[in-house]
Amino acid sequence: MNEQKKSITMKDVAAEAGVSVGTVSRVINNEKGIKEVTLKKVQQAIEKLSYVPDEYARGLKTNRSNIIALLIPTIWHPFFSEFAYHVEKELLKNQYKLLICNADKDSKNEIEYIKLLEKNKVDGIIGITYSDIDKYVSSNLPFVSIDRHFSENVYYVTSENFHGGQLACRELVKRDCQNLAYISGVNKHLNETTERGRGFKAEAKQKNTNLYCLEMPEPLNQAEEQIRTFFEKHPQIDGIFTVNDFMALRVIKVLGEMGKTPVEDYQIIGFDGLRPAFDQPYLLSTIVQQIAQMAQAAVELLLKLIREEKIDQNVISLPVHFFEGNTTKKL
Amino acid sequence: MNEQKKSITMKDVAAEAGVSVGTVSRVINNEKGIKEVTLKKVQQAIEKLSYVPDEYARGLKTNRSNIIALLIPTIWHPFFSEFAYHVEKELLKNQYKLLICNADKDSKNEIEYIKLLEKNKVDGIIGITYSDIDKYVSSNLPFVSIDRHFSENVYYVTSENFHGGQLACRELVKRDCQNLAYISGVNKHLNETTERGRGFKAEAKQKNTNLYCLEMPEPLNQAEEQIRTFFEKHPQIDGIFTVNDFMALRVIKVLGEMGKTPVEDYQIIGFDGLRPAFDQPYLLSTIVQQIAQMAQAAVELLLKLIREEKIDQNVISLPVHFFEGNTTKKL
DNA sequence: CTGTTAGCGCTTTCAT
DNA sequence: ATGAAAGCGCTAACAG
Repeated sequence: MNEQKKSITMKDVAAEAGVSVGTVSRVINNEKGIKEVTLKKVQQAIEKLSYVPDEYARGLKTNRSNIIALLIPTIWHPFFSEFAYHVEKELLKNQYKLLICNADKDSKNEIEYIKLLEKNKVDGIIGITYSDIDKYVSSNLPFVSIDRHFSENVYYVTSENFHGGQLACRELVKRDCQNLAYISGVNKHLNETTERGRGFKAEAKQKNTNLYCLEMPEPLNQAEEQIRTFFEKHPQIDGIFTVNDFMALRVIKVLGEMGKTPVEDYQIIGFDGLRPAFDQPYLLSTIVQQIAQMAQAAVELLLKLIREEKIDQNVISLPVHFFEGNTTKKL
Repeated sequence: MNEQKKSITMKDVAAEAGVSVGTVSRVINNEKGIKEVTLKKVQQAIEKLSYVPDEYARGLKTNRSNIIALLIPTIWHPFFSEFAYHVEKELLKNQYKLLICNADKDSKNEIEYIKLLEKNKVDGIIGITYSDIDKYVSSNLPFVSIDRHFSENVYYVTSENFHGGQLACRELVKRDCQNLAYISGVNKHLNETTERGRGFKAEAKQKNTNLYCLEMPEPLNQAEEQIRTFFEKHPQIDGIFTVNDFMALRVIKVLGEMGKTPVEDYQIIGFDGLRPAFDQPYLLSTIVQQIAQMAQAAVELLLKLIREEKIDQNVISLPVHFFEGNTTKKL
């Protein structure tokens, strides 16, 4: 039943090629300074025996696994799955593999995971986390954070959130909106998304428009109810910016129930640039984050940390842009 | 700069506790038959030194990594990300971790990945793949397939796709549709999704309704164009079933451009039960696959394979149900 | 340029 | 119930 195929080791290859294990090891590791003819012999032996090096033995010596972990609230969300997609692509190019860790909103989970990861020796962590795990990331594992600023000397990648907020405001005003609204959930832990609102408000002030804000503490409860009440109180609102795309969809739904249609009755801009899958369009008019580039930057940063290379900037902030979808007037 | 914190080994713990490494090992592995007092001593030493066992050394001996790989076309798709989400949850309960492998439509990629995984000794693979990799999965790595039937003795998990097709037909007929359409893309490699169409057609025949089919070879090109032409040719169609939810969205879009509105002018049912994120609603009326249960079944099956436990059925087919969304009449 | 060899940290006999 | 010791397969330092 069980093939029990006694696995081929370096010793077997060495014997087959008539060289020593040291030489085989050198070939495996692409070291240079190996005579052409021995190289050939070894490669042939490897081929013939279809030898594959044992990663555990290797890891035991080198203390590297070539695995990095992505610590996210949940992979079941288009932002994170798109991000993960690109991270995996980028890692693969560098011979690294990707471990997915759903922290699931529960910061206890995150901490558990970080411990687990230390124990299991992943080579580094990319973490998108909205809770308080500062003390733990100060571990000696290379760590790159997304969208969240931890203690001073942590490396992180984010978008130009403040500018995104400004942009949203400008686009609405450009489309003749005079009574603006900003709608968001508010996490008790400060994070980069707050900047979106700050940018929007700042720009609204400068543009001298009316501004109404609905900022609901998270976890949200009866958000629909709150949104409805808000719009009943301020029926004059004609331009809306939300902290993210899903919030925008919620608002559109509530307003739909109130008999209002986007563009016709109001305009709305989301944030994130979510697409349900790689071949799907954006959900609505939105401020697009360059998720692929964020992933790329995060991986690059992390690999530099792992390789202990010099890093010139520990914060990378990527530009965003406006996408004109079907919830704002065409210009 | 570098903390160089020389890592704690079993030896250190043994010394601290005044026992031998063998004993420490036994404690780590929860072996029984250890004197209460020594157990305490060791546990305290572990605690005090915050010792964590080295997984490489362990793997070297035991040949297990407690990592399993999920081989999917892309994580950036709500079906796969939901599936992955549940797989991860299930694995975590069993102390396993999840490696994500995007094969990206390219079956060469898949094969590369499988080789990589053998080399890196994951303990098993769960694979959702729509290409021809039969020969490779016959490797001696425990493998569970989703939605695709490989060689005879492969283990796989799927939904009752045929029945789902029947169900869709019944629901449309129940809602007074007389002129049905089935719309799908067709992959050159047969897979379980074909059953959806077969079920639908079979039921349509039995119900004696008119049936029009649009089956477009994949990869799709100018699908919108084809769909439009199809409906121009058959304007009488009033009930549509598509092979999946995204195809339904496409159809709705095209029909929208032709001035037709769901429910009002036609009814449409998708397949999959996609939700963009865990707290989002279904996209439309659809035949819902129980993704969580599929993930659970797949993990259970795989763990049994890994543990070489007896398996009574190598095919698990899970029930589906109809969700009444806003693209069919309310009953 | 290549061979030899000492461990890496753990599990697992075999003794006791 | 515990200790002693032999490797698991590899890398890297040293020798030649």
